[in-house]
Amino acid sequence: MTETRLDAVKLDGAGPVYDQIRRAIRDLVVSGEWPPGTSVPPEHALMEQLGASRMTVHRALVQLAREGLIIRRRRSGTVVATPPASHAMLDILSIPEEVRQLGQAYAYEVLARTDSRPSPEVAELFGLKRSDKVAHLLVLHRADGKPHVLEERIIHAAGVTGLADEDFAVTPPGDWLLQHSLWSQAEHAISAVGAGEEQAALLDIAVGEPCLLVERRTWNQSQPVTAVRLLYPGFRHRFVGRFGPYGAA
Amino acid sequence: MTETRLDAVKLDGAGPVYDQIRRAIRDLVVSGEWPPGTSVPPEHALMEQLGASRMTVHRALVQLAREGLIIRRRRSGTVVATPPASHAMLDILSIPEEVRQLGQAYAYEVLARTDSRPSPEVAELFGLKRSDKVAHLLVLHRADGKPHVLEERIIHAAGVTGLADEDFAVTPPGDWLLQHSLWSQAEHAISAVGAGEEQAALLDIAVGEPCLLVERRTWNQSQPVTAVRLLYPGFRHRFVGRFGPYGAA
DNA sequence: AAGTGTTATTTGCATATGCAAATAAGCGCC
DNA sequence: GGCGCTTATTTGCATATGCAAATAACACTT
Repeated sequence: MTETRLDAVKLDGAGPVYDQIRRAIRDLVVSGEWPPGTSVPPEHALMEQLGASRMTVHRALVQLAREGLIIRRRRSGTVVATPPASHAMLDILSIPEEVRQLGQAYAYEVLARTDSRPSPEVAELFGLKRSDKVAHLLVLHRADGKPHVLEERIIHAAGVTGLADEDFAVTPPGDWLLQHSLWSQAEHAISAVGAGEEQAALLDIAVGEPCLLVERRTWNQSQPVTAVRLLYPGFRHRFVGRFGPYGAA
Repeated sequence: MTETRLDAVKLDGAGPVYDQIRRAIRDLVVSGEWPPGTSVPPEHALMEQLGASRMTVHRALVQLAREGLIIRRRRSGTVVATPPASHAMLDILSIPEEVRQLGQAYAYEVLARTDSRPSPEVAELFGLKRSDKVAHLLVLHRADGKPHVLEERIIHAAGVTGLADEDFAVTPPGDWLLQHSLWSQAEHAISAVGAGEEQAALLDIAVGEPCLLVERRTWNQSQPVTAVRLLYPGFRHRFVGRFGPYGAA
């Protein structure tokens, strides 16, 4: 789709040529300089511009394709791939999808939203300055009408565009962010906690009921983007994964 | 180390040659026919035996090496790799290691062991016949003296050798199994539950205290090997993982 | 025995060449 | 316009060749 400036691909002279090419292109992709959909120059052009043989360029591109960064098709050429939505077993990025895959009807409601400065705890947790603007959200997701998961989210306004104008009436924040922000790093933690009073009321469970707590923080180039705490009633929830000794299946 | 019979490598004629070679060797490795340490024939030999060019053989081997199935070194040749112990964030296979990485002293005790037939529930859970022999184990792992995790394990006697003679006095069952059994598939699930009466007593927590429950089942070529339930007191536990949009970091 | 240098084996990398397969784009024809 | 044919572009695959780098094995010296 988009054009690419050929001279953006620069080798650094370190290590094998094919790997230099691979890294150079990978960096352009992960840095966002070549966003998804960007068309990568054909092997021919790269070959000339880089002074390498086609097979060498080919090798780099084939490897990037195997890693999922680019998609190659004969005659159409090579384009930057849109990152796969989901990854490992815990990489549940879209709650609507998660619910629908269980064969249940999905719904959600935004219970509260405040746009302000971060509280000291939030700033601490997330490495923010007190002067940064953040949005605070409390969202309840429902499956077949019943409370499914309680989402508490902080969004760093500087990391995304159009946050102020979005009211999350049609798209829950998690899904909206996938489309309106970039991320390069994420971290999540899983633990078990008892439901607090307020939480129990919202989730329609007993106080102290064991819940699975998933906390995820996301950055883009070391800039905080969002942090979220997902509280799942434990008794009706499990995260399942399958794998083999040589990798996920 | 071990010799390899060259004629074990057989192509199936489906798809690109380099991929046939890759799959052929991969199958030999994952099936256990070429156990870790086995030396893979040099490119030269494979090239002759398969009637392919060296570069084609090379391509297959390089890819297998990248996937971690084999290890290649100049002059020494290529050997089958020993599978990496740990994989994704949840793939905590060795509890001793897990504890030591937290900088705490590790200890464990086998609280109970019974060798018998599976109960109906166990047979169900694990797809066993009532006539199969299984060992039942209850193990408490401690970190710095304090209860760390409660392990309840079932081992299918047919899947491992030397089970009857092992008393798990020096090595906890999880680690022992890593050395005495093969596995090709695993599945695990995470959920949150409240501690039962017995469990709470053993873990030295209150009844109903939220705990993280990790259940893992392991097979070898669709033969059950072991199933384990790990109960972690939730408040002092979190599983953490880091990753990027294009894979784990 | 211990170090020292040499050689042979094996993998790693890059290139050039040729053909095959997929398919987007263009063309001509109704 | 829509349909079918041809063509040009781009990637996919396999081969042959040559050299470089690492290093195990061996021979040699002290």
